[in-house]
Amino acid sequence: MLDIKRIRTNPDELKAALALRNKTDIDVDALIALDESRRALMAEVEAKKAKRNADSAQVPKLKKAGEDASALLAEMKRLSDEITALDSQVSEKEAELNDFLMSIPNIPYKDVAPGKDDSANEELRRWGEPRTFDFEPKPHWDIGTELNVLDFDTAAKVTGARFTFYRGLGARLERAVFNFFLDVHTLESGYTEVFPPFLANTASMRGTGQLPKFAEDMYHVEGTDYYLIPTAEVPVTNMYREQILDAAELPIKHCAYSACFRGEAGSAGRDTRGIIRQHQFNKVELVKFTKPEDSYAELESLTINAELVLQKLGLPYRVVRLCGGDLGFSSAMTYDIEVWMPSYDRYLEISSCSNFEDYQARRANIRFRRDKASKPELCHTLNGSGVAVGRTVAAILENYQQKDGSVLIPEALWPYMAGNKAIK
RNA sequence: GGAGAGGUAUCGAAGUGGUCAUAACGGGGCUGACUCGAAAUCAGUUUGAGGGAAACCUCACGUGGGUUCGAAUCCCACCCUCUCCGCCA
Repeated sequence: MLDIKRIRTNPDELKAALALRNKTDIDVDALIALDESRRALMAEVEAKKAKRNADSAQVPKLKKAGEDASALLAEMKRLSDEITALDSQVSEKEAELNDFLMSIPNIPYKDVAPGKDDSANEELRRWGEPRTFDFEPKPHWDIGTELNVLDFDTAAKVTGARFTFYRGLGARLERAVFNFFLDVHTLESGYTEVFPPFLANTASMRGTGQLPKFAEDMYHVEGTDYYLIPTAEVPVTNMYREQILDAAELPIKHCAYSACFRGEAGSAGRDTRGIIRQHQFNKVELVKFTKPEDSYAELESLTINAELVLQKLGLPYRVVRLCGGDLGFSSAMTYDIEVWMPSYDRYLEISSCSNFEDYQARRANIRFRRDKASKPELCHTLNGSGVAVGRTVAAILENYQQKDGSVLIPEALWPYMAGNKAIK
C-alpha cells in the first residue's frame, strides 16, 4: 500500500507510475477528492469529541458540588448522537479510501523501463551455454514418465489435474534439490533458515498483499481463518508484522523451504504438461528486511545468491529486468531469473527477485528504529525464489538427459543422492 | 475438545464507571550530577498512529460489537498465552 500523504503531495508521480504500468483504470483525482472529504469529516468529528471530553470532566465536578448536572447531560447526549453519526461516516470514508489504496500498485523504481508485456523485459546477463543435442531431446514429462520418477496419472486419480507423484529417485531428487538450496543459502550466503507454517491467517494474507485482490488464486480452509500459503514469503514476511525492529538487526535475511499452493485461476491451458505449473509445488524462498537506503544493493545480492545455486547445478540461465507492464502488483523492481528449458526452446522463469520498498511494510506495519531516540521508520522488504524446486527438477531432467534415456545427476547433488549419479 | 487463570508502554505490574493513560509502583534505556574513570547513589527523561500552518486536538488498555452523557472497568462474541484434563504424530 502506498502512503496517502505521498499521493496527496505528488499526484503526478503516481499518474506517471500508473502510465508506466499501463494501468489506465485508476482515477487518481477521485482518490484525492475522497481523501479530502475524509479529512474534513475527521476535523468536524474530532472537534465535537474534544467538546464532549471537556464536558465530561465537568460532570463529576458538578456532582461533587451538589449541583444539578441534568442540563449538561442532555447536551452531552445530543452531542454523542452527532458523534456516533459522524463517526460512522468517517469509518465509511476510511474503508473506502483504504480499499482504493489497496487497489493501487506500487510505484516502479526509476530503472524500470516502459513496456507492455514480457517481450519488453530487458535482458541483463546470461550464464552458461544452452546445450546442443546430437539426438532429439525429450520434454521432462516424457523423461519422467519413462524413468518412472514422475507419475501424473496416479496423482490425477488421487487428487486431480496439476498434481504429481514423484517416485523413487525422482522423489529423492526433489528432496535433494531443496536441501542443497538451503545448504548453499545458509552456509555460503548467510541466510538464517526458518521452517514456517504452510497455512496463514487473513491478517497475514493482507499483510503481504495476497488479499484482498488475489483471493481466487488461493486455497481457503473451510470453516477456518486459514489459507494455504502460495509462497513462504507470506509466513516469513509476516513474522515481523506489527513489530519495530532494532536497526542493528538489519538486514534480516531468511531462507525458507515450503510447499506452495496456488489455485492458478486464469492459467487454464497454459503449461499443462509436466511439472511447470502445479497447484502444489516446492520452493525455497529468500526474504530480506532492510533499511531503505540499502534495499537496492540488497536486491542485487539477493539475485546473485539465487543465481549461485543454478551455477552450481550447471544450468544455463539469464537474468531480465521486468518492464513496467510485466511488473508484479506490489513490486517496485523485479529481476526474473530464467533457466534454459530445452522442451520450451527458450528460457523459463525459475525465480523472481523483487524489492517492494516500503509497500509491503506499510501494509504489514514492519518498522525499525535507527536508535533509541529516533522515530520508527518503515523497513524495506525484498524476496526472491532461491529457487523454484519443481522447475529445477524439470530443468535437470531436460538439460542432463542422455541419448539412452537416462539422466545424469549434477555433481553438486551427489552428496544428497545416496550414491546415485544418474537416474536410469 | 473440556475446566481454570490471564492479555494494560521496552519488561514486570497497579488500576474494577468520571478525580488513573504517558498510564501509579518497580526494572530497563537515555541525559545530567558526584567520580581520575567505573560501580553505587541522586535528579530529570523515555508509547504509537492520525488530523492541523500552528497553538493544539483526536484515537489506541488482545480484537470486534453492545450498554452509558461518559467504559481499561459492566454485557456479548471471537483470538491468543499459561496450567490441568482428554485426544494425538
